[in-house]
Amino acid sequence: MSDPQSLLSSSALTAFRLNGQFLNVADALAAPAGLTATRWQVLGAVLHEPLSVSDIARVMGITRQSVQRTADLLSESGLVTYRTNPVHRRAKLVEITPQGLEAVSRINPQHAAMAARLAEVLGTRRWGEILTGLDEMSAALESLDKQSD
Amino acid sequence: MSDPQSLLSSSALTAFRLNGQFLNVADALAAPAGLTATRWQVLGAVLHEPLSVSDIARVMGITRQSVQRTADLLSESGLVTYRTNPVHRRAKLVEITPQGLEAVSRINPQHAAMAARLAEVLGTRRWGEILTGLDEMSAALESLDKQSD
DNA sequence: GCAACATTGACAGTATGCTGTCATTTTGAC
DNA sequence: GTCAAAATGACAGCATACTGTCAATGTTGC
Repeated sequence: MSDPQSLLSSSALTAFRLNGQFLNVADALAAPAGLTATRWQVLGAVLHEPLSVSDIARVMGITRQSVQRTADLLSESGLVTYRTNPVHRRAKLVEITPQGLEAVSRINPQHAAMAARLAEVLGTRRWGEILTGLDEMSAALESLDKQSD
Repeated sequence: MSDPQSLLSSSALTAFRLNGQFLNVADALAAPAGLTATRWQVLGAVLHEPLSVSDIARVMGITRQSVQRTADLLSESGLVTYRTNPVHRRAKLVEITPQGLEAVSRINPQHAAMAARLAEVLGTRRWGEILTGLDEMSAALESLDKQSD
């Protein structure tokens, strides 16, 4: 069962499953702060510096249309504001507000606690190795994508 | 950057990204056969034996409602049929049809080719190690989930 | 400078996941 | 056997991703 075709199928199925599991974890952590996993992720992207919607999309690896929707919702809730961009009139900057910062900081303790529990199961060292593997696989997929341009 | 909290954030973000990448690959492979990634996956689940919608959901790790919708669409296209279940009057069995089998077999060559390309980049041995890591991480998340019941 | 090209935001439509609820059917405890 | 609990299917509603298209704005080659 270690022929490439089986490896590809198993890798994809496990990646799909991991996605669901991490989404559940993130939603569970973000919910008490009135956030969803996606909104938390977008807030995290602009935590240290304002970015345009398209910038955020590139960082997250999803389409700018999806980010736009989330950013609009965050803006309605007052967790981010749109700021005029000095170098690009059309591409406004998404900036986190004090309320946005407060929401993120409310999540942090639970986030740390969950991380500690997972570290206990996997071991920090092993966890780091696994993460390296995830990155390798993502880079490999990326390289195949570029190749087909 | 190898404290548990950073590891959790990075792992989640990479898992989200991997999910998107594998989805793209699967969609690209399935599209020429007139399928989407999800429909291909459901067909794969009933390739060797008919299963009920709830069975398929458990195998895929998603809700039965999502599978139901996909199965209904596959049924409309004639790629699966619902068969009466001798041991459960309500839970009909999803059975792949000859057209369904044909669609899956149209994908196989491209699937094998993509797997070979990825194996070239990662190496079969390393790929196997990474997959083991993915499974470990998924099992760890699963164990935390059970723990909180 | 200007024309072609790329990027961005806005809008519309679709796919797939989720939750919640209800009626039906099956299972299991007694 | 009976009745409560669990599983299942059906339906409705929502969140988040995708694609495609258009107009406005920036960028670049000449």
